[in-house]
Amino acid sequence: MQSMESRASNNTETVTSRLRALIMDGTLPQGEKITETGLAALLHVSRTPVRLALAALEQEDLVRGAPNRGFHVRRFTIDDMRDILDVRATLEGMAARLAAEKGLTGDEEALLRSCIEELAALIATGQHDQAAFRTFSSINIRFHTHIARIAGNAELIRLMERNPFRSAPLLHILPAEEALQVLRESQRDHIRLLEAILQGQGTRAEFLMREHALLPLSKATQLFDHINTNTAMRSIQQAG
Amino acid sequence: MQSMESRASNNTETVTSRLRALIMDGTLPQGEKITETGLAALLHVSRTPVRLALAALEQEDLVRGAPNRGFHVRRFTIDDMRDILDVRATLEGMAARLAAEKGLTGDEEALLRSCIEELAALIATGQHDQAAFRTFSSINIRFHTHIARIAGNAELIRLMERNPFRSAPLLHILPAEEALQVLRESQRDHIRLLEAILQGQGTRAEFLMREHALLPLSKATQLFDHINTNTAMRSIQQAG
DNA sequence: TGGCACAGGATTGCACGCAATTCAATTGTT
DNA sequence: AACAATTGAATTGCGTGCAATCCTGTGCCA
Repeated sequence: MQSMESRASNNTETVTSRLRALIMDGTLPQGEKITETGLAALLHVSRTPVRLALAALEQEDLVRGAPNRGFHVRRFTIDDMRDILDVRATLEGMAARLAAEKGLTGDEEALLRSCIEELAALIATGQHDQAAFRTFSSINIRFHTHIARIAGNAELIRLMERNPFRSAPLLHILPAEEALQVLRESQRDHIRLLEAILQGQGTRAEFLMREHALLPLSKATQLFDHINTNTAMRSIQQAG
Repeated sequence: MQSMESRASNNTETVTSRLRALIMDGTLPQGEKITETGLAALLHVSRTPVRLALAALEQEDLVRGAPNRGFHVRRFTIDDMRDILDVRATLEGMAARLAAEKGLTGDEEALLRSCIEELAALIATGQHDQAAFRTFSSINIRFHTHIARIAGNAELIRLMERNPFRSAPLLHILPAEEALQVLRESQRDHIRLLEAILQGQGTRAEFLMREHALLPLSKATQLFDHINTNTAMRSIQQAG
């Protein structure tokens, strides 16, 4: 999962990464108009790599462009976020099903178990600060990406890597007690998931995973029904 | 569904379309090395739009490029095709589920019914030539894209439009009698699907659609277990 | 005063040139 | 004869200039 960002031998890739980062961390706010010249000046490169980067990010649907009228940062509405998470949940479910149908090797099982143990240890400490949530997020991502690997469907992995929201626990905007609750629920989901996968229960694994992936969404809408999109976006993406 | 290919005010988009077509219809065979200069000469444009088009098609995973070493047409193995169709089946299933959960308006129901009626009429004629299969394909695409529209998930539609295989009935390489059989099975699937959607049976619709989408794959593997990839690819994509 | 036409500025789209990297063939060495 | 090094051709990556397109603001006219 260290792909896509890591190697950057040529300039276009670095520009793409930097631009993606600028959008993701909110430096370039939603709806912001992007001019090739402006970005080129900002990043100290010529327009050529900027243009290529914009073309790439347009395919990822992070920026949108009209012919002869340039690009602007995509505006994520609440509906957009729900749609994206919905698709993600379905794909994650598919991964879980495939993993269950394929069966685990000893190594693969051990890796998943270690994620669960690490998370248990984290919960046991009772911490609920930023650092704890970041640790949780990284463990969580490891768990999920490993299941996707096990599923072994290259196209599936490709689509999941392109999905803007990786792990979206929304922990930052939740009250501390609620956040801890999310951790515990996630842990229970993970344990059940592993159980289902180990027993080869494909459909059960699929639906457990779907529900699990939708957890942040249900938590969020449950708490803030007419939440500010920008706040939600930022919280979600800082977690990734 | 006339998007993506139709409007081409600027040159880059036309080059992208033409290049995609060249790959899809096999003019550029799998694994073929692509040089910017060569393509530019072939299409009578400069390297700039070619470079942008290649970047776009790389995101679609139709061409693959190594840094400083240019691009080559992606090689589709049998496994690749199975993976892609598997993902497609899952996404189509999701669309059917959402459609069922959302419910149909009168117009939407009428449109789906008209597809079913047209297909019934086609089957009634008993024809099994190329023209008949093309008609079937177009009806089929209309049916499926309309369900995706009804589902109303923008991200889902986006991913489905990017999937290389739209409708893949493999009718060209099937014996006539087998092909007609596929038409009849498809028709039965469509009828059941509409029924499930009308009755709001989301899960049933989802799994019916999955099975339906995998039909060409099962037919193909059932007949040719170690089929030549190129032949299969061409057959699948000519149908789209 | 409101609307339309026009002009100026700005921005995109494309073509081309040059430097850097890569690949291949030839040459030299063991 | 086999292998390594080197040189040269080919190709990519990037910068920049120019024409076409689009937006904005101003002035004219009804």
